[in-house]
Amino acid sequence: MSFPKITIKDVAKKAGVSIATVSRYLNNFPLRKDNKDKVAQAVQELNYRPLLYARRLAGGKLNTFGLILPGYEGIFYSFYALEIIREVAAATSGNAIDLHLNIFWDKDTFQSSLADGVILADIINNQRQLERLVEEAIPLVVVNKKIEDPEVSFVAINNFKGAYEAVEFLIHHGHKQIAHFAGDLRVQCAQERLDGYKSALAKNNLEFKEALVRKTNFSRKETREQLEKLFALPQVPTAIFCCSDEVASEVLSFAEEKRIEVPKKLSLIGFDDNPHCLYGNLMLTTIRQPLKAMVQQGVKILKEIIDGQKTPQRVVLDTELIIRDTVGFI
Amino acid sequence: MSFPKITIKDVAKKAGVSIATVSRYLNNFPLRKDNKDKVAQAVQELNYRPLLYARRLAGGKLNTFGLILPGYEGIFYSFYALEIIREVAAATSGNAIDLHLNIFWDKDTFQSSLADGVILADIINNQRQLERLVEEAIPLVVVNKKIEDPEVSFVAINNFKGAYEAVEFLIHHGHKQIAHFAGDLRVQCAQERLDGYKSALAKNNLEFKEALVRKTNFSRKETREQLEKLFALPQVPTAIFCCSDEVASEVLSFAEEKRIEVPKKLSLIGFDDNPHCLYGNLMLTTIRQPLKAMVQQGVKILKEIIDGQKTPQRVVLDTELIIRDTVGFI
DNA sequence: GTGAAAGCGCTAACAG
DNA sequence: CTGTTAGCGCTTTCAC
Repeated sequence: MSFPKITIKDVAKKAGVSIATVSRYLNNFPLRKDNKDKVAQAVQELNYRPLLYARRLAGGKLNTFGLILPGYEGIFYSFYALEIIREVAAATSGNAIDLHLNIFWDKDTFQSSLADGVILADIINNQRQLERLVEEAIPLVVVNKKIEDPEVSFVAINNFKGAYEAVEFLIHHGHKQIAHFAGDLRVQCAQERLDGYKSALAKNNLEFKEALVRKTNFSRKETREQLEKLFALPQVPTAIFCCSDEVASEVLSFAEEKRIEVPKKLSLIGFDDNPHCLYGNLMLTTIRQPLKAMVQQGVKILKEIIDGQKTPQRVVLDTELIIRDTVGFI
Repeated sequence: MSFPKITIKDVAKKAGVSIATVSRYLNNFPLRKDNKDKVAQAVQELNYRPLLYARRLAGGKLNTFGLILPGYEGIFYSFYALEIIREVAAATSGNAIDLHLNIFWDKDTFQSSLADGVILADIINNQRQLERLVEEAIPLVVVNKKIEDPEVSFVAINNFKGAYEAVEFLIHHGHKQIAHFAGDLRVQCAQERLDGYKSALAKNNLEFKEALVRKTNFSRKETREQLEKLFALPQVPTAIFCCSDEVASEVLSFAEEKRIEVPKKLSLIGFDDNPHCLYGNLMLTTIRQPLKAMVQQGVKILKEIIDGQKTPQRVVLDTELIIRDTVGFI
């Protein structure tokens, strides 16, 4: 602000070279050793930092990625959102890349000119935004959602398979009355987990019962409400496959309150491998989803796209069943 | 990328006016109606969006705020961090301002040139960064921490008073053995809450006992560990004042498991008024901290600073005791 | 290897 | 009110 901001000119003058030479130094072009040293020293002494937007205007990079999160109600109540932000921040800062965060509430306010590329963390109600960005031909990668229509790169999780394995694991322990606490079904991963649940039942000739599927929207509160209803039913399930560890964790508290023994009377599998949920005397059996790997891959792909490698890549990562304390034979 | 990006020139040509007129239109300067309409239409048809960095270079604004979060271990496990991000995002997007997110891990990587101003959410280990930004004279405001030394604007919470009131509330209910589950004491708010606790005890002639103060670092896991230890003591407290609702919530589960009746045998006060912790049959009595108001004020102040009003403002907001189910007489 | 100079897209005087 | 023009700070030809 109105500060005598030092520019590339000042550095050039101080080092006794042209601004072009300084620019080359900044961009790691080969320089004669003595010049290089002089410039380095001048930069140091003046504590010079190039203005990124000027650089960008002249054809350089901003070294900034955009991160767009769909701001649907609930995303902020999730382990997931922060995890994504953290991992993206970690993955980018390791590459000296800054992050431009944009939350899609209802209007598309993302300024693509402020980023070299964009990471979209799931697409919930911002499909049109995605299309706009594709149209603008800005490098982008979608994370945590498989996208069919615009042909874009994405890195997603095989939620279906993860859920399938979880439920089959329960079945192999002799369970026949298996409930599913589902998430917000407008979110792809929640839908896929439900599908995996259904599919595992079908493959194992178990009847699908509507009453055993409960919508929690990933929230503890709604989980609690559903628990009260579910356990008021004549026939109570012997196992519950939950859409998230937080939901499973709430089931665990409920069970402890009601003195329902886990895993003797009730088996439980979560989803996420959320470290917050690892407390108490029982460790949750769960499906680990490789969020970190997903984000890292996404960032890597985005960098490749920006650097000119343009084939859209579609990656689906597998989950892993983590066996701990909450599943037993019946 | 390498797309025939449309510029202000294209718009000018299409509208049959000069680029200056287009610029004026974009910046809401008075224009003759017919010209205004022509430009508006051209902008519309070409789907033109100005390049923010070019605008900025020419003296305009980026309409972007920086948000710096100190990346100490634990910040990502907190309700707090997401709440701050969400509120900042909400407060800025309401003003058509974008957010440049930077997490301070160990190096100062924040590019001040990519923002018109900066919001620093607490200062944990980035005091030097704060000093650098002050030196660069970039508009900034610190949120959730009272800063003495560089004379900067801040908006903070009166944690001391909040804690004091909580503990006094317990004392007025007849409690004499009051424990405190403290947070990470390197964080100012945790220290202030501890101080408030101590002060309330002292003012009411109650002895301060080291053994009744337990460090949880705001984590459920450590809370659980401390609970085991605390309740193994010969004399058990009749009330616990917790540094956060999450910690209090964990105490609640513990109590339910151990069949310690709340609030009959154990009274409990949290801190935050965290909606995630409102489930189960008991509603937590807590200290509400106005995070939203804090962030909104911070954004407002930052805007004023950017617009030239330069007196540093120091604001401390009061908390509010929310009386619900978890405190009883003894 | 290096310097001079053009120009990225926009805003802000300055005349008219 | 509007058009002309001079930069903003940087990268990138193009000569040397």
